[in-house]
Amino acid sequence: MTVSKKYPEHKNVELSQVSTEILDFWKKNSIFEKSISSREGQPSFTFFEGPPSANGTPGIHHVMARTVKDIFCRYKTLKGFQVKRKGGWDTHGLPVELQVEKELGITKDDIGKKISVEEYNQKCREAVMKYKSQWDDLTEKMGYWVDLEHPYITFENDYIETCWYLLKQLYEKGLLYKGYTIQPYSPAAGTGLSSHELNQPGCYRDVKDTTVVAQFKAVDFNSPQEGKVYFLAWTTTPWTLPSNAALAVGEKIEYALVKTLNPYTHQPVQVILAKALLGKYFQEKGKDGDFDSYRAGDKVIPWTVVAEYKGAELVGKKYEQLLPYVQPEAPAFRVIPGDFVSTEDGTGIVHIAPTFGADDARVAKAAGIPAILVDGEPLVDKRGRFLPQVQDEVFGLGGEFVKEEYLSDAEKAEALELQKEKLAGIIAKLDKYMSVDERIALKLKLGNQAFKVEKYEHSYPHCWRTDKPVLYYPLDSWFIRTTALKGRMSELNKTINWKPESTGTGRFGHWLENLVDWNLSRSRYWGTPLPIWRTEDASEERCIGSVSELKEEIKKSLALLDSFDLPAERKAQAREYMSEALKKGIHDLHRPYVDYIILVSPDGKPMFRESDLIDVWFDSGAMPYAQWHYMGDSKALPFNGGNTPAFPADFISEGVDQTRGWFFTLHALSTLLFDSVAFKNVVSTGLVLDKNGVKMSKRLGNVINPFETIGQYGPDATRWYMIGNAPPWDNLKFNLDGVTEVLRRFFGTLQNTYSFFALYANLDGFTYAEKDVPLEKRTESDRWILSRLHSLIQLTDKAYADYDATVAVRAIESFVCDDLSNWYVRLNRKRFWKGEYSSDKMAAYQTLYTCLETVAKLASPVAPFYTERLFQDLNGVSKKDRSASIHLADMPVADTRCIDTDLEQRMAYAQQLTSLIHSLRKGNSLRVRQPLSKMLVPVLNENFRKQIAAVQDLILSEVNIKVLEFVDDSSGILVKKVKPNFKKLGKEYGAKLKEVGAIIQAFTQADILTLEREGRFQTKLSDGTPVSLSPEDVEISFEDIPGWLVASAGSLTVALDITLTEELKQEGVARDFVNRIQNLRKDMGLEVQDKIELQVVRHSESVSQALIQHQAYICAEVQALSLELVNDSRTADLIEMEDFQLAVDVQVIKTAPAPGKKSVTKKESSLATKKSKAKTPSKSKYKTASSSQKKTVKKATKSASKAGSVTKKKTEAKKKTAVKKASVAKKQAAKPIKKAGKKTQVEKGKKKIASPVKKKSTKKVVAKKSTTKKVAAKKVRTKKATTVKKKSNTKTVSKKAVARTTVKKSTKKKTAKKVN
RNA sequence: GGGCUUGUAGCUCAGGUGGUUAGAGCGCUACACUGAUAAUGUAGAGGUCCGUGGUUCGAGUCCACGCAGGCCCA
Repeated sequence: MTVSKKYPEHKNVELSQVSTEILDFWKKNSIFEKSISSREGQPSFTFFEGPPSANGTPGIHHVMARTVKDIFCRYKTLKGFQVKRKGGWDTHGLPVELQVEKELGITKDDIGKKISVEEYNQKCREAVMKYKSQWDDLTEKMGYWVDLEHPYITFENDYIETCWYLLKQLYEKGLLYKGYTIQPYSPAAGTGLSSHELNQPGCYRDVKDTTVVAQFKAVDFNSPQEGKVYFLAWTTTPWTLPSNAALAVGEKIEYALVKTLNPYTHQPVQVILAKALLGKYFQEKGKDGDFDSYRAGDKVIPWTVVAEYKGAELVGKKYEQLLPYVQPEAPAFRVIPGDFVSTEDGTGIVHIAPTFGADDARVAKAAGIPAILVDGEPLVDKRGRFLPQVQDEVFGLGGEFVKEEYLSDAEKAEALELQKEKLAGIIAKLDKYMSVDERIALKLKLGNQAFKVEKYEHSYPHCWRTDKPVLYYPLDSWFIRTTALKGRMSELNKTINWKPESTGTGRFGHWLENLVDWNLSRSRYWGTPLPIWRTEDASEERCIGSVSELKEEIKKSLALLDSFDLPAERKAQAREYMSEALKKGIHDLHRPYVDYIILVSPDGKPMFRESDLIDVWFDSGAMPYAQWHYMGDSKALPFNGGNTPAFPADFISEGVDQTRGWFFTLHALSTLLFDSVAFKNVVSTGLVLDKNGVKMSKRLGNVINPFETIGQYGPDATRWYMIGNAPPWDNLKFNLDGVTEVLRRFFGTLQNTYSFFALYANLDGFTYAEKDVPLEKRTESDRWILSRLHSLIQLTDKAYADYDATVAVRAIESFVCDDLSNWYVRLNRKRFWKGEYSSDKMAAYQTLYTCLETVAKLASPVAPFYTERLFQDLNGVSKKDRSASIHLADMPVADTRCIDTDLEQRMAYAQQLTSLIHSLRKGNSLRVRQPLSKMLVPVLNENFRKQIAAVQDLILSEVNIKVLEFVDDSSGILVKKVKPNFKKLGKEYGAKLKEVGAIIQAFTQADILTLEREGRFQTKLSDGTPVSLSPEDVEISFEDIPGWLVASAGSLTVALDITLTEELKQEGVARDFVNRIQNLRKDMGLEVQDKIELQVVRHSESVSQALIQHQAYICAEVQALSLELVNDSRTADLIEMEDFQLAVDVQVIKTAPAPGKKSVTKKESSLATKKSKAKTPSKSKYKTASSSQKKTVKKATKSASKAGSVTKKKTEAKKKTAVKKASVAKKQAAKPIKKAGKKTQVEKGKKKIASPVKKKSTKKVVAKKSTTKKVAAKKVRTKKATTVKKKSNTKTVSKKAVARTTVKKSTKKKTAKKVN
């Protein structure tokens, strides 16, 4: 940035523009690179970037996630760490494939047919980076610092090679195995279906199935009543009942044991089912009915509840196998807990067939229940037929299709003949094929094993290719045995600092406790291939861990290739590819190439690659190692070129939806491979919803475009809003109004404060060249704001260190708005613009400078752009910090010597007292301009008195009161009251507190005095318990003081003397007068240095007195060379005072800086130039780019249309002449006007703006508008505008624009009335 | 159905370890200030702290059971 001795004074600040400029600055000066290189040799802070996928466009939630990442990396940099952050791209996986399929208009089946795998994967490779430029653009624009030049990309060979390396490590540890999992499977098509395929429209169809509520006979069930006990379980797939191995109950669900009769066999039974579902199976009429009188066939079956159990009590109960065709290999047939059990339908007890349900398999495994298998195979084969072992003498089953739909009509007819024969003894005339389900149901009915059989319509998935029902079926897959280290993962998880904690202990912790093995297999094309080669009989296999290892194996295999018993074509393909690979290297580890490779087993048999790809989540979980192409080497951990291992990460952050995604895969792999956590601190961010709390979706059209938002409001405001509004782990209701508010409130205030500083610092030539004014020589308020500042440093540093940026942001915001701007600057304004360049003034500049610069640094992690600008603006002049950028600087360090809690306390008193007095004044219609003589502050102790005394000047000037007096007991006018200190007394007296409280409340003044003087008050409770109270046991405050206006807040009380002496009144008049003249000057468009002469037409004696008395004061304030009382004036303006009017003639004196004037004048004149510069029409404060543009445009057109061809180069002199003329041209005779009567405040307020002067000024407005834009703009923001707006009742969005348009009219109207 | 999470003013949010008058910003109403000025300040109105029970002298805060929203599973 340019070297200058002046602080830049920005006419208008648009954050979006600032950000582009700063971006440019960073680029030109390689600031990001320097932020890393300049920390060489420092301790490193390791950050892992979770790779996004660039096949979709980035959304506003990505801004959120990346802001969080960025903040802490920047913060740690400021704290002196070296923070390398490598960007990355997630490139594999189903979404990419689906997108390509859609674009090409093909399906998975077409791959390898209509399009070669080679071509297909090429398409995927192209598609996956489709939006990379958009992502890079967003990254840059939002100010997310990450290395985009050298990102890791998961499809690159090196990356895949590391994945292979890791897989081999797992393989060698015995943690990689082939097993089965229950998946949707289409027997008709002979293929498994992905969940995506099942979600195709039309897959789920309503079908009517035979369902059975089966009776499972309990073993050794201790019922309070005699008789057999059965568990009732419902199934819509009776064909799975021979595979039943367990029953699942919900542990929290309540169950009932019911005595009743089986509806089919009428045998007495006791059945167990969920209490909530009793009504579904039993009629109310039969409740506690008479069992003896029941006869077979009676409609109402008697029943009675014998006992009740919680699900947990039933767990472990045993029962007899329902259909004992095949025996389990280990003990089974127990009741087990099932987290998925509900009481929505069925019986609240779920039949578990571990081979045919995913839940079933899971809970069975967890409970140690074996599956029912024959030689390791499920009871139904891959074509959908029962194994021969499932053979029933009467009902058949063995070798039959379990679903009717799998049979052709001819097959059904054939089967019917057989059934007629076999079922002759049961069904006389069978005329229709009976499905497997129906026959099983029938068998159970007859055997007293079914409680209810019915047709039931429900939705069931069908294969989209064959239209036949899908079965859930065990299919082969490769797994990582995560369960082996489940305990260790939980243990390590406890050492991770989770933000928020609940995500770690709750969501993630519970998930780890219920972990199942990680299914790695995916039958797709675009992804990391599983590097395992197997012989066809699966007897031998080899896991490949690197490219070089693969090459070695290829060499061996090439030698033996000819001997393999394989088609010549296949061998030729293998030979060609493998020889090529040896010669030129392996160019691509993806399919189809890896599949060309045939390896040889130690026994000399050919081995083929297992066709699976691995889960993309493995890719991202491998990122800590693969991003550096870690291959074990000689190092135990991956390094990133530095001296310390780049593992584990100190910090990561992603959306909470990654809990079971990236967070898990990172954690699992690091635990399995390195027995370590992968990250020490993690912030899981919440969702970004629209402003109504609805998820953003393209369909609803409530999506926020991040580019537009950043472009319009700037990245800083967007980031600040996102972090400050709510903690990032809560969901964020993203409301653009909130961003506007941040813009205005925080950035606007900060910029205003800087502008204020720059304006005067430039005039005084303050460059911070002088030595620091020692703390003890600074004013009370200087030391106060510095104390607050250092408290702020402490707080923000702690918050950042704790990964809680929200706390930091809120504290900074409150400091800037409340402490710095609204209190410090407001109180100290005059120190900046009055007087010589003294040590006191220097102290003020230094203090304000320090605050601004420190705040910039503290806020820089969150708002990197604007704070850079602020830093450059300040530091460009002072050169106090040698860093070239704020992001290369050091985090401010709190100096505890600056922190003075007493001082902070008394300033708080000052603020409270001020507020109380304002409130009193307001309540009594005493404007602040009216000085008052005295205020009283009751004091309890010497310390309090000292505290207040230290800030009393400040209070007095703030509230315009002459004297502050303390009152204590000796004054005799104080009446005290006491309140029990419940917190303290509660601990001591507990239940007796009420009585003690009553005693205290009944204290007399004498009692209070006793307590205060003797430090103790003794009494007894009604039950004789002695009570000894100390002053700390009560809180003392004051009653109202008779004859005074009193207000209090907490223990603070203040009394106000509102008697107005003639003297005070006159001073009030003088101040009012100054105020009116200042307004007039402004209306006339005078600059600060313009001098005037005043002639006031005599009013009452007291007014004349007031003006004469305070003549010096008035003249100084309003830049008047003279103030003269005259008897009459033909050219005077009428001004509205509080309750009367004055006629005043204002003569403007030409402003050539008079020779011999003292330097102050000179300065003031240059100040005025500054000011006038600042008042150019586009003096927009913080506004959105568009709104400010709009406004500027609007103004321009407006003034252009009115101004015609008049250029804005009209001279100041001309302008003033215009004023003068208007003033002279005024024909109003000046006459003191008697007040018409008592006016209300409101009237007064309105009146004030309606003086004839305004009429003139209105004319002037027109005149000026035709001359310059500048004046027009100035005009527009006079008090009138606001007041008229209010009056016109244009509510809410009427905005100033509307008000402005009404200004002229209503003023005129008002004026006219007045004049008449 | 389960796990986690949220519920405080019209809106967005604060409210260590329980303490008797529940706060802020925005918005609204009114007023003030007028050399930071399209800025700012002050005041006012606005609360069943989601509900019901419980523990306690005392519950927005602790416990239980619900209700409603969200996320992730099933």
